[in-house]
Amino acid sequence: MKSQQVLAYALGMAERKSDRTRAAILAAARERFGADGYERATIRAIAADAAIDPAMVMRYYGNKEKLFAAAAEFDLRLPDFDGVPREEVGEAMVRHFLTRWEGDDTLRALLRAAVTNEVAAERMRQLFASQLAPTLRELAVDAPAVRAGLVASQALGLALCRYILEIGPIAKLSHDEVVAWLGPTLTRYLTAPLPTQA
Amino acid sequence: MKSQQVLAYALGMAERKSDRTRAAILAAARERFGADGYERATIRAIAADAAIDPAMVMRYYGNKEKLFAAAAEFDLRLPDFDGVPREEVGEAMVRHFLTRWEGDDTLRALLRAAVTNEVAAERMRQLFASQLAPTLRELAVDAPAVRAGLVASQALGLALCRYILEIGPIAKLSHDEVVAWLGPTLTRYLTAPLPTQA
DNA sequence: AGCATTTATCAACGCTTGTTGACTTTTACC
DNA sequence: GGTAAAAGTCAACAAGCGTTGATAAATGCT
Repeated sequence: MKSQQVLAYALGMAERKSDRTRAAILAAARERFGADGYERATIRAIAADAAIDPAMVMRYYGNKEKLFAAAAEFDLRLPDFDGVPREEVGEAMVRHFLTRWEGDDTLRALLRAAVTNEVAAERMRQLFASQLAPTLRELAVDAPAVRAGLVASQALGLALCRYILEIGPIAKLSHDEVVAWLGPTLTRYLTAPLPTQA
Repeated sequence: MKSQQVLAYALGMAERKSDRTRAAILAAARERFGADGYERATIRAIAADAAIDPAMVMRYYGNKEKLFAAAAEFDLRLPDFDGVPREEVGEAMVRHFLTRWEGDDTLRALLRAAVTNEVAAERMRQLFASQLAPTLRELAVDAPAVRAGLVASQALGLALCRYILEIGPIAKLSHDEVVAWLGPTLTRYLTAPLPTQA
């Protein structure tokens, strides 16, 4: 690499031509992984979508597993719920999840892959363990891991039925209807006292 | 086929040797589809599990898709909830789901496959449309399709987190704990008035 | 213009997959 | 025992996969 080029890049003054290719690959990968799952999404198809040669994918991402790892990078971007009344936390959370799911293909890709790919499953587990549970800890409730799991079960169940399986009655619900139905559920999972054990 | 043999089979007096093989294939198929999903479960692996030749699978089931169709045949066996108080319907349903999920590998196979295979997804949709919604119709509530969808979203979400992703906090819950948490949710989905539309 | 580095292309590899057809063994009846 | 049907074995196929290495084109600096 030439010295002036290096300097320019270090100062963030330019972008390489290859950056466009990398981004195109990543976008195509997310789309394919999201639509087809890990094993049916082929590198050849991803490359075709990005209008490049399959060898470029290997050049930039090493192998399929690493490509998926890059494509499945995701931040839930959970906001602070400090200003939200305790009885409405669930509603706010459902609303946030809906926009986050529909914003890009990453979560769909992650979920579809996680069902048949162990690496993706581990990623999914860590997503909730490292992003959801800590937020609940801030909300000062007990057993944050269990509550995070319960929230995940309903949130992922909704996503599964709505975006993956496309079960008619669920897929057709408006955002407001989903919030009205699932909000109280999440609120209860977040704030209700732990059930007395048998 | 010889005439006496035919007579014996027609009278249900005997079973062919091939019936054992067919059953072994089906059991192995359910296990593999449940553990690996549709595309990663290979006919060769299924045949190896059943200790037979891969060609036998084709002989008895035609092709992979038909094998899956046979392996994914499932009856939810929902009981009548007539004798159950309206506030406890959810609990009873959750308990039933738990035992049904853990009873055999079929549901796990169906769910894992449905995420990446359109035929399996359609099967899953019909499972709920033809077995869950009608039961709700008997319970005399309105909008049975939507309520069935909501129940499905929480039931499948639980199954996903507990049996597929194996998210620790959810997988470790006892039956009673799951019932205590999810029961009221399902009860509300089944009996609460529809939310007022915006 | 000349040259070195980056970017892209191409053809091929080794492997696994679903599936097939020819062949052999076992079974059950006359 | 002989024989026809059923059950099982074997080797091979065409296709698709991830991946690789040699090679060509494009780029940007001196």
